[in-house]
Amino acid sequence: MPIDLTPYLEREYEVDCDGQILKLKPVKAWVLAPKGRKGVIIGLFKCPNGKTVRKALGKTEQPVE
DNA sequence: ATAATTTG
DNA sequence: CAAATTAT
Repeated sequence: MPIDLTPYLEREYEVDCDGQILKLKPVKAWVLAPKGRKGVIIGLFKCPNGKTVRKALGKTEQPVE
């Protein structure tokens, strides 16, 4: 069973949009981890200025396939 | 270097 | 097709 990403999608994060820190919810989130190693949860944010920003939302505890 | 994913 | 994202 993969990691549940919905809690990450519902929470807001401070992202740097054009030098301004805005609290946004990620459009999408996924696990970024090499095989057999720990990794991070990446969130994809869309700023009002049209820029796209990726930020780490958290880290994966242990390798889960 | 490696992983997934989207945008420029 | 390359950049960017972060921790191992």
